[in-house]
Amino acid sequence: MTERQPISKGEMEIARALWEISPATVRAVYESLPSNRKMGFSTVQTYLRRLETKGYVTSSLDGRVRVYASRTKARTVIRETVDDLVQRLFGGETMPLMRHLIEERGIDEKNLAELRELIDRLEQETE
Amino acid sequence: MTERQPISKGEMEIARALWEISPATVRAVYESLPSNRKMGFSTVQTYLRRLETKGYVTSSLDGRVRVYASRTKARTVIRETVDDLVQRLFGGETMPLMRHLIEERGIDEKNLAELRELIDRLEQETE
DNA sequence: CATTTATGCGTACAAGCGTACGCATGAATG
DNA sequence: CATTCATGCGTACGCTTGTACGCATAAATG
Repeated sequence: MTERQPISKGEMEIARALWEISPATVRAVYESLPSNRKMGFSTVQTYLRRLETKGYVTSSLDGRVRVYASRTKARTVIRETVDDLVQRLFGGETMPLMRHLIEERGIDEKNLAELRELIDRLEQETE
Repeated sequence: MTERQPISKGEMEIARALWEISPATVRAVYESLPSNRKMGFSTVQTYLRRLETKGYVTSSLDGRVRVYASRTKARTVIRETVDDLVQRLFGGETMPLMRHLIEERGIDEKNLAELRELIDRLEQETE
């Protein structure tokens, strides 16, 4: 059992940014943030530091610049996070969330097609 | 725009419990919690108090017992929470979460059927 | 070389969170 | 009636979170 401390919401954004470009320096992560969600450079620094303390990322000094790299797979963090959410908000049931996503968030035609495919594939496996 | 303070994870569990049985006393909420997730009576009390401060629930004294009732609709809280999660963990895209749910969390046949139906209905409306 | 710029690292700090205790008081029980 | 039980309400407390500043130092620039 890998006992990691839970990741916080803010840390999550940084973890996600890092997954996309890992390995990366603080600045690279900072600059990869969507322009509408700019937090300070030092804030990003702190988050990365904390992510390392919690075991989600590793880092090493390359010369005098610290380079961070993901250590926990995105899939794992996503699973833990979503499981927790589903537990707390839906009592552990997946379908209500599914319904919510389909009914309340826009899904365009292309994605509808993909969804259909996913379901088909799942049905194959189930049987 | 109703500017509510964000709900915390713990508060969410209690809010959810209350939606199921609102209006209800602290004890009723406390006892409605799943047996595997028992937090102290006074903890529930504190959460309800905070939920009221934040505007998610109301309460009134019935004799000397306080009765709490939901004030914000489940749908609203769910939307806000899920939107936030999707933003932080998937950069705002719904499909990755959808994929995750379908692939990583078990969906049984009955729900598969429902899912199919939901998609069909959505397709109707889209066109 | 002197100055500006970028970075690491230590530290800060208020607000929020999770969890709960203690006291006063009113209700129930023997 | 005396004792036990339940509840409201105030308060607490260490931990986490979000956000960041300041200093020292190394790199780049004029």
